[in-house]
Amino acid sequence: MSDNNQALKKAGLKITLPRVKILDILQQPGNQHVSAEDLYKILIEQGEEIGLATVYRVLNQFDDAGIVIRHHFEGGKSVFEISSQKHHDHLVCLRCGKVIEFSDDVIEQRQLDIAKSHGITLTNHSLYLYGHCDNANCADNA
Amino acid sequence: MSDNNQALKKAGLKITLPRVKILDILQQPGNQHVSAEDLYKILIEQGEEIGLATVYRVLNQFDDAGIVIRHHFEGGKSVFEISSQKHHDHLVCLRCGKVIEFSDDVIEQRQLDIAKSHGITLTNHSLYLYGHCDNANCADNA
DNA sequence: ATATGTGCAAAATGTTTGCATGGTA
DNA sequence: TACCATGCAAACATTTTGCACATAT
Repeated sequence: MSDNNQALKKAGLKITLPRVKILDILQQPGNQHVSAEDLYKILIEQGEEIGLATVYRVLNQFDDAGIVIRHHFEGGKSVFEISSQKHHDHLVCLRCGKVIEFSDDVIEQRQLDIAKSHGITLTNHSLYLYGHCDNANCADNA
Repeated sequence: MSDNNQALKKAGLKITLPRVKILDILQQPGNQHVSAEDLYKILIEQGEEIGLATVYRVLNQFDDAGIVIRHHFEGGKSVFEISSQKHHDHLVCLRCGKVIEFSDDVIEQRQLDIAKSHGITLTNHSLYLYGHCDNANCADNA
């Protein structure tokens, strides 16, 4: 909790209840890749008095500060994820919705080379692999 | 033009003016990666009487039929592209909006290996590299 | 002739902003 | 105290839908 406050301070953001709560929720294991709406519902369920607009504002500030990463998914809405220290990409099972994080140095290097060869300086990228699990119980946690 | 009609028929779509016109525009070299709004404006400029809703409907039908591919770039709106036979990924300049298509066998192979090693059979993927041009005139065609 | 497609306007998202109030440093 | 943050409602932007009319086969 103290490190959270630290992170907020470093970003020049005051320590307020909405921000602390949101940061807290985003760090819980089950809440990787949540939308603003998801977050809002969780907060309401927890009895917090918060507005959806505040959730959006806080998420945007966190994005600017590099505290979260915004992903653009199919379906039009953005999902957010705590930006861990190590970059990673995503492998998504289209049947059960499972999300696996991975990181591959070969791909990373190749991306840099490709961008460079086209005269572009890379700032970021998004890579999603879509498929389906081989397990029989795949669809269970859909 | 005849092949276009063919493509429409194969998708079970009647040969109508809006669909033919839209397909036509999407095939012109300068119109890779256009949004629905872009398309609508082009059609209006050409003197067509068409509604924005029709553009959206036709693009969705084309997407379902595999005639176009829908991309979710940063910025919230979808852009569409004629689905060519050869797969490729995208390099996007965030300053001037230029889109470069590329394809890399090393990355493709690596993706397959990664998916397999996680017990997932890959069906498709999306890879976007974002950055900015090194050219001085980069921002000109923003 | 019949089923499908179209244009328009209204509705349905997802997200941002203006403003008065409330909380933090 | 001064400034930043919040909640609410209204505004916005993009995309979808309902309906009466028009068009393709």
